[in-house]
Amino acid sequence: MLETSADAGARSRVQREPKYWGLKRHLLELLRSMPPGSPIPTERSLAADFDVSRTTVRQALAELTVEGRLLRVQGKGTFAAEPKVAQRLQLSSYTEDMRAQGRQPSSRLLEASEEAADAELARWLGVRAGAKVLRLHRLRLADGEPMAIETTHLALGRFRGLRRYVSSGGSLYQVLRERFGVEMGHAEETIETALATPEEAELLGADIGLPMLLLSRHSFDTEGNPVEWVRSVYRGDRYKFVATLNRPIDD
Amino acid sequence: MLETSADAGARSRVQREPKYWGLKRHLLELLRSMPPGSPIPTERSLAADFDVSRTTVRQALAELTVEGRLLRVQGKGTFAAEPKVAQRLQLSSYTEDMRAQGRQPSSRLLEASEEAADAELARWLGVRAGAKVLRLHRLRLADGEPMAIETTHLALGRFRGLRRYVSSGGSLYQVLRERFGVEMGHAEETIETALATPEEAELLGADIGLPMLLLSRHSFDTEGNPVEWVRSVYRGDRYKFVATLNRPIDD
DNA sequence: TTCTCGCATTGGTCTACACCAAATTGGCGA
DNA sequence: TCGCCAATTTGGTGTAGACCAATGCGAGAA
Repeated sequence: MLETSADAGARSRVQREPKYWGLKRHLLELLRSMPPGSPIPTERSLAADFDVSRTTVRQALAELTVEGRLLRVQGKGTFAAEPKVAQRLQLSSYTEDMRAQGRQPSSRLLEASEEAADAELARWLGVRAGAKVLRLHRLRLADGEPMAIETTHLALGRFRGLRRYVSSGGSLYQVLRERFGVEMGHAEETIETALATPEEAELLGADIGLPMLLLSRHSFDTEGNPVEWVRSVYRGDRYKFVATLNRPIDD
Repeated sequence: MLETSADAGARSRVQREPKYWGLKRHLLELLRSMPPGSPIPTERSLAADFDVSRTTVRQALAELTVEGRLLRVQGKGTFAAEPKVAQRLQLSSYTEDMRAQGRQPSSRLLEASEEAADAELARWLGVRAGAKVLRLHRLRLADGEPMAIETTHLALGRFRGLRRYVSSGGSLYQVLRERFGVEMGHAEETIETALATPEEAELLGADIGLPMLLLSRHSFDTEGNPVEWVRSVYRGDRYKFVATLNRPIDD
C-alpha cells in the first residue's frame, strides 16, 4: 500500500503525530522536574495553553494516568504520582517456563547493535558511563508464536567479539559459557505493569497502550560481577506468571 | 455532603450509572457467548443500537480493550480477545516482603462473612459446591499505608469456629496452626494484570480502571490438602514484585 | 465561635459532528 | 486473467460545548 499524501520530494517521511502525543511528551518532561504529589495544570488551562480541545488534553492525561504517572482526583486536580514500591519474590527462566508447559521455546534476533551506556545502564553493568555496550533485541517465541520482546544489554569491554558470535545464531548464555567462561550465578528480577510502546505492540501483535507485564532481569556471574541487564515485555492480556511457594507462609 | 438531587422519597439510592458502564456490561455478556476472534458490532452500529454517541461507545470499548477483553484493528473491526497463557515462577509472602523492606506490615479486617461455595471455589478448596466457606476481606498495610486488598476463602467445614477466632483479631495463619494444627506446606501463585473495580479503587485510594497487579494464591497444608484460596490486588502504578534467582538461567 | 450553605473550581460524562488512516471490496481497463 | 485504483467500511483523532459530581472555601447564620 502506498501513501496517499505527504510523500512528494523531501517531505517528512514520518506519519503526522497526533496532537495528544506531543502534549503527553511535554507533560512527561514537566513531571521529571516535579516531586510526587505536585499538582499539574488543570485540563482547561492545558487546553488553552496548547490551543487544543479539552478532549485532546483528556486523552493525554488518561494515558499518563494508566501508565501510573498521574493521580487524578475529581474536584481537586491532577497530581504527579508516587514512585513504585518493591516487593520480593522469586522466579525462574523463560526457557524453563515454556518447556514446563510443553511448549517449544525459540528466539528471533531482531537487532544487535553497539551503543554507549548512559549513566544508569553503566551502573547496572558495572562500567563507566559512555562505555560500549551490546544491545540485543530479541523476539521470544513459543511454538512459533510471539510471546515476549526481550532487550538485553552487555558490556562489550568484557566480552570482546561477542557481537560476532551472537549474530551467527545460537544461545547467548552458551556463548558466554563456552567463549568467555562466564557462568550465571544469581539474578534480580522485577515484575510490574507498563503500557506497550508502538514498536512493542507491533511486534507482539497487540494494540498501543495495552497493559503489559514488564519483567526486568539483572544477572550476575558466579563471582558476583554484573553480566547483563534485560527488559522483557509480555502481553498483559494474554499472559500471567505462575509460581510455586515451597516454604510455609508465616503471615 | 448531601445529594443535590434524586433523594426525594423512594428514589433509588445509587448514583446514576454512566451510560458506558451499561454498554460495557452488555458487551461483557455478549463476549461470554463468543469464541475468541469473533467480531463485535462496529462502533457506529453500537452507537445507533444503544442510542448513545460514538464517543460513549468508544469509552466502553477502550476500557474493555485495556482489560484485555477486546482486540481493535483499524480498518477491520473489534474482536473478542484470546484467553491468557500461564508462565511459571516462584515467590514469597506478603509479610516477609514488607519486613525485608524494613516496613511494618499490618492488616485490617474489612469483612468476615459466610458464603456458599460456587463450583469453581469448591474445586479450589476441595469441598462440594454449596458448602459453607468463610470469606475474609482484608486491607493489607505497611507502615499504616494501604498496600493491597486481600480476599481469602477457607472451607468452614474443616475449620469450625474459625470465624470467631479470626474476628477477635490476630493472624489467620497463627490461628490455623494453634487451633487446628494446620501448617502451610506449599502454594501456587499467579501474577497478572487487571483493572481496579470501584470498591478496590476506593479502598486503595486509586482510580477506577487503573491497572492493578493481581496476585492469586492457592495454599495447601503439609499433607497436600487445599486450605485457602486468596486473591490480592496491588496498585500497578505504585508496586512491583522483585525476585532473586539463585539457580543459573539456562536460556 | 461554629456550623452550614452556596458558589467556584476541577475532573467526569456525553453529544453531534468532521475529518484522517488503515483494510477491504469490487469494478474497470490493459 | 491480472493488476490497479477508487469507493466503502472501520477504527483513530480532534473540536466545541453542555451538564454532572466531588472538593474546598468563604460568607453568612446560629
